[in-house]
Amino acid sequence: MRKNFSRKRQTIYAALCSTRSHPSAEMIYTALKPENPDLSLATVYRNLRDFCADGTAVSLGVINGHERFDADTSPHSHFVCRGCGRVYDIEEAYPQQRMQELGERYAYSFETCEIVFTGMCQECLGGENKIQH
Amino acid sequence: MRKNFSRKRQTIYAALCSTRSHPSAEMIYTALKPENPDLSLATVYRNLRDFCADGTAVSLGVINGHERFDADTSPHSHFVCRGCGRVYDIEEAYPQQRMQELGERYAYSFETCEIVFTGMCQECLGGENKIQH
DNA sequence: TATAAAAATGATAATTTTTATTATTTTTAT
DNA sequence: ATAAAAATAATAAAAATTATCATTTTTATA
Repeated sequence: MRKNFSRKRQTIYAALCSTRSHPSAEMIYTALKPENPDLSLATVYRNLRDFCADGTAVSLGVINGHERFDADTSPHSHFVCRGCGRVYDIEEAYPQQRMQELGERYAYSFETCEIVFTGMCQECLGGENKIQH
Repeated sequence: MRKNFSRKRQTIYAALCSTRSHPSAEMIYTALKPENPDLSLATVYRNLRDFCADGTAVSLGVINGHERFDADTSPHSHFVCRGCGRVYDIEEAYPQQRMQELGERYAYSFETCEIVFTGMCQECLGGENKIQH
């Protein structure tokens, strides 16, 4: 794991670790701002980028217009609900062996694989599809 | 397939069909502009969005800051080269049966699945890693 | 074919997300 | 304690996409 230097960086990393909501920069900023009035949005963006650059966290890419992040770097997939917009973990990753086969078939070097499912989550299937960002 | 109403829409759709580069709106605009000087970038954006809305095309999501599109709506995956940025087709989709199993396990309604691999393509592995957007 | 209504477009302004800049503050090393 | 290095806050700037609206094109119909 990364050496967390500054106080702010630790706070941001802790916030990312504390949730499974795969937050965006703004979601983290909004969550932390009340207790950290001297936090800047740019600092959140910068640290999230740094986390991804050194492998401390991963980016799920842009989902509904916002880049989403995950402190869980273990191999797993994601589900985006088109009802509420939430991003859920799916405990299944692309089979490593099959990726190796693809590498041979295409003569590319396959490094990462990100699987994103979409659909409706249990809650939204239930009834009231309250939009939530 | 969609009824292509206007001349411009047909031109944009033909351009999207003519390539396997999974172009962005700007790539299509740049390709068409010389022979269609009266084409507007906004029209390209609007039509691509319409194509995705009615299933004529699919969006691959934002890749390196640009939303990329594909006229091939059949189930397959994609490979993004981190050397040149090109997006390649991978002729393999997520097994339908496994998606059904996931649906039962999570009690979500799984509708779509997009798999994006990253790595280095054959050409970039070869030697000169000329950046290409 | 002529023509009126509807739809689509071009040009550009506006919006939105993310990044860059820079003076200041915090942290680290001594 | 203090100087150098690193990180931050505030905000300007950049970049991609969407909205607006007057004009043009297309469609439907007489």
